[in-house]
Amino acid sequence: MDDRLDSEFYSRDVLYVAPALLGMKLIRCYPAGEKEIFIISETEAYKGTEDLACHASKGLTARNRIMFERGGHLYLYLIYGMYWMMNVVTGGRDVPQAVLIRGLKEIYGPGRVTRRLQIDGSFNGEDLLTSRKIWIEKGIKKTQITAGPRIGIDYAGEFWKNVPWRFYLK
DNA sequence: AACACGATTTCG
DNA sequence: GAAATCGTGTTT
Repeated sequence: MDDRLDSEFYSRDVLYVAPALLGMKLIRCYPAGEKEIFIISETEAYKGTEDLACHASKGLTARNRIMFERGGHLYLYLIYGMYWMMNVVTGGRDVPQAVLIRGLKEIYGPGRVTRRLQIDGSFNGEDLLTSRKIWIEKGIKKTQITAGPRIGIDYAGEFWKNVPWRFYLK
């Protein structure tokens, strides 16, 4: 097999997993078999039904149902009619949390990440524990981690808009 | 059935 | 600064 991260890791709280993913290796294996390795450099945490910026704040819907699965699944959704956002679900079943992969080394922006890695809605529900197309492995030595407010969520209100749940490497 | 809008990116 | 572009959630 490979050295992919296990179920125990993804089952932890999103506020542990989001910063922990920084520096880790995202492995993408394309249909023809070629493999690419990227270093995760920017993430954001979306936590549960209280977090007004989280899609789960209004409960279970057709779109966000994967967020209610156990940690380790991918949650993909389309934004602005043209960009796919890739999220790693965390926590246990019926604990709706996810980490948005905002950036990789040399790839800045969540929409650019999915476009570059050829990831779309067909990856919604993909299981990082068993997938042959994509998974994550322990990565490089941790460098300095910075935290700040999340991007593009002005609609969530003063408190949730300012919570420092965006994490990135220098 | 109709409408409003978004966890963004790109162009002028 | 503003357009592009469409699935989803909400309202009618």
